[in-house]
Amino acid sequence: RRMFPTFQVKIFGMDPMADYMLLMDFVPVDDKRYRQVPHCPRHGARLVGYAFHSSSWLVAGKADPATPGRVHYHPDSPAKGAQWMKQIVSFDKLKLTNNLLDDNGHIILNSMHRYQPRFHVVYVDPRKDSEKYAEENFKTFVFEETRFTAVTAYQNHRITQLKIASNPFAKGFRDCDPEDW
Amino acid sequence: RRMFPTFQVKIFGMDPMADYMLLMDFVPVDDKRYRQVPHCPRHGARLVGYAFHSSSWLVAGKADPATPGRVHYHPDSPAKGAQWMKQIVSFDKLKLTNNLLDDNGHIILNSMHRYQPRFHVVYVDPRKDSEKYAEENFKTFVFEETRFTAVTAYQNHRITQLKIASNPFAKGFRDCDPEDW
DNA sequence: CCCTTTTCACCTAGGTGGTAAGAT
DNA sequence: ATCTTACCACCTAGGTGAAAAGGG
Repeated sequence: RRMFPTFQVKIFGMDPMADYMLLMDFVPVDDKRYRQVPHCPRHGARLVGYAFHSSSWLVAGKADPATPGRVHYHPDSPAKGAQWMKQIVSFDKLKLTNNLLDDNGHIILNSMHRYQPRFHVVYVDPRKDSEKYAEENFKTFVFEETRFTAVTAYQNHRITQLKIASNPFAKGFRDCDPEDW
Repeated sequence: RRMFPTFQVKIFGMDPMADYMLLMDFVPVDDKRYRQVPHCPRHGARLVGYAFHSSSWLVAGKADPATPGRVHYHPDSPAKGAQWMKQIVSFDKLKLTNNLLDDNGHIILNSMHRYQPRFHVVYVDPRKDSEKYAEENFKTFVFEETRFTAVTAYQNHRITQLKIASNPFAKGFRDCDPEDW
């Protein structure tokens, strides 16, 4: 599925005439596996069907084996600096999956693990021996506030409500105008 | 609205590593305005509502003033020759309008006039004085079988049926499987 | 019990010709 | 009478969380 909200950046300082590739990848934040806070029927209220729990996570142990470290190129790549800078760049085609055998080129993540999205800008070096300069021709940006825990089902009702309120495709689940929210 | 069927080309012979722009424009086939064959209620059957007529056109006089000669760049432009050649190039984002004040960048045509679509390949010359070589850096292709008469409403029931049978978005108007057609 | 998978109703977004009304 | 415009039901295509079913 698509990552929501979408990762978006506003870019400054490129050479307007040069070509750049823009891409994203995801790295584990730590070496842990998480689990939800236990549902304790003896002390809690009786819950039917799927039960939402607290907003915190417990460490469940060591991380599962790392997934293939795939990369997502922004589909407009390559493009001139002027093109990238003239409006906000949106990674809305990026999709996440937990399927290790995925052959759609989606980003593969382990559920119940924490990830840090990273954004990379690669300068397309016109020189013939450009491979030699690979190390100096890219720059990586990390925004820590974009960290998240990958899940197959939401663990926190407030996250669900936030998604329903802000994602236009979830309008069918709203019970009031998101402007009033 | 979109042009249907879509103009599609398979390209050979480009320099795989060079950049090209692909674009289309539309030129008048002649200097005439057309009109449908008259509906003659005295000799024909009585027709209720909209009446379809013969499959031929009558010349109604001299062409209306030419519309702004807009151009449609394939949205993947510019791209490498290798990219353009590896699959059929489809101009499915191209849209036609009769609105002279259109500000969506659509191709403006006069209704009831005949047009010839043209396909242009422009080599992006990396030399600094590339403007000097503009004349030798493009090639135009004309397929006469793609000529058509622009209309605001279909004049020929067989054209309508062909569109309904072949355009997936018109599936709601089909009364049998297009495979059986 | 905890998590994952599958299916679904319900949306967004936009491409069809039909149809009735409008314009000349 | 002929052509154009505006709106519509009905599609394609695909993004939502809910809910039920499945797995360990």
